[in-house]
Amino acid sequence: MAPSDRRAREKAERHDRIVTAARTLAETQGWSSVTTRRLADEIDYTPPVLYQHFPDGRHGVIAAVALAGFADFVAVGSAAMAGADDALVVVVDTYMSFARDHPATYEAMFSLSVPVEFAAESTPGVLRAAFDLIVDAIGRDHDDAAVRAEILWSALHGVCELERHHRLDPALADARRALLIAQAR
Amino acid sequence: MAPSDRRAREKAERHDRIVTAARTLAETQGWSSVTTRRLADEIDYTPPVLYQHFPDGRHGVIAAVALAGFADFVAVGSAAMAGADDALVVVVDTYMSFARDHPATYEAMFSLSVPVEFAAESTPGVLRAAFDLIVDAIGRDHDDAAVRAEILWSALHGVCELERHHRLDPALADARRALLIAQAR
DNA sequence: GGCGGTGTCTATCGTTGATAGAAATATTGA
DNA sequence: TCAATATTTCTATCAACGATAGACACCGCC
Repeated sequence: MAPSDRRAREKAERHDRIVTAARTLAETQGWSSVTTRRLADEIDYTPPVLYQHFPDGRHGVIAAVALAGFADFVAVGSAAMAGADDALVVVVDTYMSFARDHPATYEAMFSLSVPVEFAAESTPGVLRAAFDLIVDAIGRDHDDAAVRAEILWSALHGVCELERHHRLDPALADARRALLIAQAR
Repeated sequence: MAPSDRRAREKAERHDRIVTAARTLAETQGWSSVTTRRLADEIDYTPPVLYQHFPDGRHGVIAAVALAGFADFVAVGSAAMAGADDALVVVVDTYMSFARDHPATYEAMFSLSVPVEFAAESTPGVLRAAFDLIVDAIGRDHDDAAVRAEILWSALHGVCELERHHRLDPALADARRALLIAQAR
């Protein structure tokens, strides 16, 4: 079964190359520059090959980038929270840094990809893990931890989105961070 | 100058028809269905006419819908706040109702249209007025009213966006509203 | 070495946003 | 009232998009 193993590996590698190319392209030139032809060029294949890996085409690629983004956030976030004395501060800073440093990936995670539902049976594990990170930061001892986590998440998301669209005063960034943390306690 | 007056009026009317058509179409079938050809059909003209009214083409139309949306929000919000005994509750409910009832317009206001900056010299009056509504709800007596308003706005926007993408638990909607209001005080 | 199956490419479809240049309409002067 | 002019509108088209059918080429197997 050696040949088919190699084929499976090659397919997985190409899958990753597509996702990586999409992510890099999106971060450098925006999602509007991520076209099926451009992606195919990037991996040295022709467009139809994309649809072998992502039957949903361009949307499928965006969704894959979104999932990869959630995985990255969980990895970075849980690493930062391990051994930190103030989990809330860490999660706030990690979240905002992630959104600022990878705006296109963040966009895929929240604005572009619509397929999955949260807080539902079908919610993928990575998404649950991401939300759990925020619940942990709030503290599971609160009986209303879920609601408080949702509100913190919403506030974080709102600040990131409004900042990204230049809707907030840059001079107040530090004050926003402080108030955000204070209100979550 | 009678003929040119009539022409100016007709032009303004057609401008409004385009914006209205875009808005209606977006609310009923989503922004992806709002194409230049479809808009032209809707107003019984051919595509080039659109570019006479909106040199930026489709983006210009979306921006116009966004501006109209802000104007509507200010109108609805200030009417609701006049004579209300709890301005904060009113602004929270008005905001969330607006986002829920006109999701496509809301999308244009915050996700699609990127041209304008807030909290800057060039910020259009309607956008300032919308933000002022939130500052009023916080209360101008606070010395940190601006920051608190920005955070409230962010939380509202975050909740609306995450709800729209089914990222929050529907069962917790009332609890979210209560906590949002409590934290803003 | 030839055969069957998998993988890849060429060529193309319909649609999109956008525009140049032709045609038609309206306005203004005599 | 009618011709000259200015303005408006349409026809025709461009390049690029997402997507796919069918032809071609390659690979592993007997």
